Amino acid sequence: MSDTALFQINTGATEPIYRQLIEQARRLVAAGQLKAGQEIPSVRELSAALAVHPMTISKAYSQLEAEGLFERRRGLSMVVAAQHGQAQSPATRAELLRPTLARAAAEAHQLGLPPAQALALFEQILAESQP
Amino acid sequence: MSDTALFQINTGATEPIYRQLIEQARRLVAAGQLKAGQEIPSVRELSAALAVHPMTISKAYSQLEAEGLFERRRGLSMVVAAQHGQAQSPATRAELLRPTLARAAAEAHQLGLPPAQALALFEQILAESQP
Amino acid sequence: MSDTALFQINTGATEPIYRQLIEQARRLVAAGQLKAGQEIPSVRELSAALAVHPMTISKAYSQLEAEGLFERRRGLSMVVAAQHGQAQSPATRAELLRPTLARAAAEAHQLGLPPAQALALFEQILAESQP
Amino acid sequence: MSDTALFQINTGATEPIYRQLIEQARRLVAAGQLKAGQEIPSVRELSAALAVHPMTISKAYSQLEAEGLFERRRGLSMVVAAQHGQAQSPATRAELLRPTLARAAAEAHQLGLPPAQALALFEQILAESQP
DNA sequence: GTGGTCTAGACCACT
DNA sequence: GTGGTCTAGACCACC
Repeated sequence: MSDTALFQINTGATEPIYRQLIEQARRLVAAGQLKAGQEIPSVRELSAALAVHPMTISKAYSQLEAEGLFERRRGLSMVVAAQHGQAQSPATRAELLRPTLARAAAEAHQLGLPPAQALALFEQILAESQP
Repeated sequence: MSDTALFQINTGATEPIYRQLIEQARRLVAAGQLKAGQEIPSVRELSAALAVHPMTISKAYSQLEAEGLFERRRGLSMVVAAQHGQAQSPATRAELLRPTLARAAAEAHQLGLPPAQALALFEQILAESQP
Repeated sequence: MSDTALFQINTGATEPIYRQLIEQARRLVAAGQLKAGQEIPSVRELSAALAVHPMTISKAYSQLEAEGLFERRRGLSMVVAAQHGQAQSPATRAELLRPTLARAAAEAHQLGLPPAQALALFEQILAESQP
Repeated sequence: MSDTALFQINTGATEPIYRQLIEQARRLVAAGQLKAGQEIPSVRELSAALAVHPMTISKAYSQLEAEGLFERRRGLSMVVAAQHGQAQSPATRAELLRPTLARAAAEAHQLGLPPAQALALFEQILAESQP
């Protein structure tokens, strides 16, 4: 059995579930929390754990397989790929964070908030969510 | 003629155009860049400026009218509502930025990035987008 | 000068202003409150009294003229037509009320309200609005 | 398959189709004819049954979802919401009938019809439409 | 199968 | 000129 707790979804969000899963998987692999060769939860397991339709899980896994992050093994559960599934350097991981922060910066600008204030708010939120 | 330049859309994004417009309008009003009583660009104007179908603009405007931010005037352009269309305090505006920053914080955590590094990246992005 | 107070509009309603005016005029003539040959308020007068665009008034008057209820006199204000502008019998006037009551009956049925209750509510509303 | 017969539209009326559907849905839910958790006809089903464009149906459903009466389930039919979709007491349902009756009362007054006559006409119409 | 989004374009209603 | 409504039809996303 694999650790289903690594994946969490928000059914209320507008973002589709399968995409939430894909992006989470990319980050977990980049951070080294999912290591090359490691088994990932089976479609059934994760489907039960998240109360999500199996086909939704399967769609996410298929796309991750297509981009080379996961590998399918006949008759066995999928594993993190050896080639593309390597933990990345901090600098590379930071790049994965850039799009969301760029969006936040654009919103701050439209809200007329000075950069210092936006930065202070981010610091506060990071501190809150840390422990 | 109203200032159509206030509104910008990203056709590549997954977020629907009409929703981009809605959220931009909320921020522009909160920041006081769209003032109570001010005329907003007509559906046809904005449609032409953004190269988007008029109905897409209309859908955004209708929803903003439903939430009380815009007011319809029969046969005339819509205006920012007097009641709900007031500029907000910096603290209130900062709250509108919170959801995106909270998402960024969650992603940073999943990427295993230390808060200091996430903060530094945000500072850099804010500086880049400023001028 | 004519009696502008006979006409009242509700700008908040979804029903267009010009149609509100037309239907009010029909009822006032049918009830004999506007008599054949009587002058009606000029477009300018009524426009000022109701704070409505003159063209809106004019549109209502033109349609009433087209259906023969009003007559235009060159250079003078319009008057209630001699032919079609006659007060009607109570039975005929009641017919003008039928569409709205039929709608109310349909709504009562969809709401699952027994006829007796709908009738009692109507009686109460009539009493309230009488004085 | 859901019961499309609950919804009926009048294409001749000036009231837009999507609004007719919205108001019917509110009444059906208030009357308990549409119960919390119950599936409503799919957009395509109702579109075919009423010979109306799917987008018109969709517009009504979206607005009902926005006011909390319907709930969307990703990829599945919409259902009546558990919270706001409760049947209402007769007194509350009667309140939904009040606006139309108030309009009828105002028209009766303008027609110079005595309340007793208006009431008698309503009673007759209710009896006609009952069976 | 479900609903969502967008386009193209017509027609109407209002001022 | 303004916005509103509807149709026809395409494509997408989700389950």
